[in-house]
Amino acid sequence: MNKSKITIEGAKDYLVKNGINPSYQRLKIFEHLAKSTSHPTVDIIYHELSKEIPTLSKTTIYNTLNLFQRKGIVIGLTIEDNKLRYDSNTELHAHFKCTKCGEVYDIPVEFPPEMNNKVNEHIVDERHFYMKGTCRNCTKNTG
Amino acid sequence: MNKSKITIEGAKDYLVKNGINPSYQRLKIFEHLAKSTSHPTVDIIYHELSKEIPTLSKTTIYNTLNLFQRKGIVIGLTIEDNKLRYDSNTELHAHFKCTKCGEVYDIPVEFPPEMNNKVNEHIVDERHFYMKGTCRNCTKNTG
DNA sequence: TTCTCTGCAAACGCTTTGCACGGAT
DNA sequence: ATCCGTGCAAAGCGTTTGCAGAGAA
Repeated sequence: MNKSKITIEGAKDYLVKNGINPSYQRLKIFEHLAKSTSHPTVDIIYHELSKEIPTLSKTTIYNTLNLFQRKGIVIGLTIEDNKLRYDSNTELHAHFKCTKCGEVYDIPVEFPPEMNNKVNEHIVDERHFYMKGTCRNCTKNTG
Repeated sequence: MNKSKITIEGAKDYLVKNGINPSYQRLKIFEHLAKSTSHPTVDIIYHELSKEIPTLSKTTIYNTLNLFQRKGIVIGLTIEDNKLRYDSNTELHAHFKCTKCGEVYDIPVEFPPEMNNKVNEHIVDERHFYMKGTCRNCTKNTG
């Protein structure tokens, strides 16, 4: 699945197709994730969507994102040790987190094909690759 | 620095060389990390070292590992979202975590040299690459 | 009615902080 | 006397769980 192919209009069908009852909250949460480029945390989603849905609770966001993960339509990113970020792009790619501004960027990478399924005799199910540093915007702004 | 070059005898000198006062607890914690192959969590270190040092507290382990990280002699691994693991091998390498037995293996990898310093105009300070799946031992044992 | 979704409140687990005691210089 | 390391207890914070009320079928 490619994030750019998920339109807001198609979000509802997309949830249904993946066996998810498209409630109002679930739809909003998925839409927010699909159009976000910054791989938001639960807290960010909560503060953002609370504007539209004042009754929204974090519990619902946690429930929903765990459901989405089980259904395979989002992946959880473990970049910080203490909080989870979420990405609706489930294709294999890397992430770059700017330690100055906190933004998380997608980075296209080609993984060596010989480690696609096995590495050192271990069977590989998931691959996670992320980098930290100073992003191009922050480099510009500080000279 | 290469983990295999750190002998237990040399640990004290190694701490001093890196500007760390080699107290008994710090020495024991570093030694444990240096000879461990499983990238232990604070909890694992605590239970292991408590046998030798019954008065040891987790606070001391947290304090010590944070100090070690600041001094650059260990790195924190964010593989699970909820707990930190520690590695005294500060050379660039990948990790494989077995979701069956929980063991974490070192994996030598060559990163594409073109992403050593910059990627998509972003300045890269840290690179983290880890995989999850079933390790060779668990594959054998379950057939 | 029955089943599912939502959301408050409490619990949980890892990590950090506050602080006092003890040892070394 | 001063400084630093240690460790108990409490706080902090992200996440999960228990549960009751609301809503859909």
